Amino acid sequence: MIDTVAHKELVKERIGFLFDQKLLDEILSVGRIKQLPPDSIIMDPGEDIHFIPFVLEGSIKVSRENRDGEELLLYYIESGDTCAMTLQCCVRQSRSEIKATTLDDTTLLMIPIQYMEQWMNEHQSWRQYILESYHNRMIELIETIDAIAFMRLDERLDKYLKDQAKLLGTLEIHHTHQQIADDLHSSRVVISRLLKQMELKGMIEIKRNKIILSSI
DNA sequence: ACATTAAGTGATT
DNA sequence: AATCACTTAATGT
Repeated sequence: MIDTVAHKELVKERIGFLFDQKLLDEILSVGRIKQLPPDSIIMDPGEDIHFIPFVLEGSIKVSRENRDGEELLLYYIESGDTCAMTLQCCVRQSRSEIKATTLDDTTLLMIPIQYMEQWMNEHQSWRQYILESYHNRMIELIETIDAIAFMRLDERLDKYLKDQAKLLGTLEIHHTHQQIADDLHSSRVVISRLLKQMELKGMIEIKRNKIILSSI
């Protein structure tokens, strides 16, 4: 149950326009608000899923992980959106296939999964929203596949930095070279060298734990 | 001052 | 483009 006025307002502001009043009331009565600091793990592969998270504020990074703990960034989820992977998992009563981490300070709306199916049948606005969300995720996934298959690593790195900057609304990226390498599934040495080249071209400025873009 | 962690570099595959 | 082995630089205790 969402009881504070501020939280109710936040939900209405971010996702309220998507649904009819009746559904919105239900969301407000069964949902929970969860606030998380940056780099919190929301979901890990193999975990049981009990809630569907909707991003109200902040953003989430969704990545695939192999059994050695190596990662590959799949896509980001921004305000007003949800994770199709999670939806699919809960319908099939399966476990998480992916890892989800917060990118910055994030506020989530958590909906217990038992309402999913019911709302799919009862509310066309819900059905539409879920399908739309699937679609968006699919497009982003294809974009990521394209990048992996067709772009050189230096182009991918450039895109990565710009995406990150857009998402967080700042030109300063607070990541180590190692973290970037993990996201792109490359190695730290390679990333360091590519960044060095970008710095020589005047595209970025390298500081410890920080990269400053000169433009988006 | 010392240890730890991030970043830089040359050589090799 | 990845990995190794090593150096240098920055930061915390």
